[in-house]
Amino acid sequence: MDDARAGAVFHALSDPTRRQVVQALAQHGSLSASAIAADLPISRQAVAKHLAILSEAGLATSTPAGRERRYDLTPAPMTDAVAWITRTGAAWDDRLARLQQSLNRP
Amino acid sequence: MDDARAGAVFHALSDPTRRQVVQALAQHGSLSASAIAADLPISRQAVAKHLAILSEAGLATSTPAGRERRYDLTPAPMTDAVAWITRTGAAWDDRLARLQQSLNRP
DNA sequence: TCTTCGTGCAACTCCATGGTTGCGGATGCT
DNA sequence: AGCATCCGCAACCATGGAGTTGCACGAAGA
Repeated sequence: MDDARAGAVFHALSDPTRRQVVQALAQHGSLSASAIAADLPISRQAVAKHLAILSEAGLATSTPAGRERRYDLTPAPMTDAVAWITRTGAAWDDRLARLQQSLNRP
Repeated sequence: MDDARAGAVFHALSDPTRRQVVQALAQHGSLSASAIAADLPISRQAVAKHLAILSEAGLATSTPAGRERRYDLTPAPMTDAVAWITRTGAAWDDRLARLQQSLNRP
């Protein structure tokens, strides 16, 4: 039942702002919430909420560095989302195969 | 910028009920909204709304069949979501490669 | 030490959305 | 024809979530 983890990833990536945060982390890495917010038209607290959601989905980890807190991307859980998609696609292909099989048998 | 299409897929798959609808379509295929709602604890109109969102993301197509309307899964746009994930992962790996390169150069 | 900067927490607003019920209109069955 | 379904549309409600502001606390530098 890793539908929950895949769902968390889907939910985390469903917001466009959150996707921008993920991409910022993917390109630069080890950014603070304020640093990310500097490149976005929203406040630091909004970014912090997004980072909390990303952390809850396992897509980001935070480490305190002095008086600021750095966030890093951990894209491993994205595998669960891809697995969900491929699994569903496989089920669909199976259904298609069964349909084709029943068509070949008049 | 197919971030929009990937975003639509992420949004479509972010809801657990919608994922159940997708899985029902993946397994049986060509189901009506009422048939899907029969296996879920929600009303037919709620399922219809979910199907509308799935259609908007390109994940489902509907064809009128007599007095009912059949829905089929079209998992092609899921490729965009997977592409977004792999692209982001690739950027993250690049960042890691750069970090490692800068570490090897004291 | 005092100031400054960055963070975390809490309260608040506002809109999107998942869900409902209640219709009227097509379509198929007897 | 008449009835039973199945659908689509609209109105409505409640909750969640994205975003803001305000404030208090801890760490760095003057």
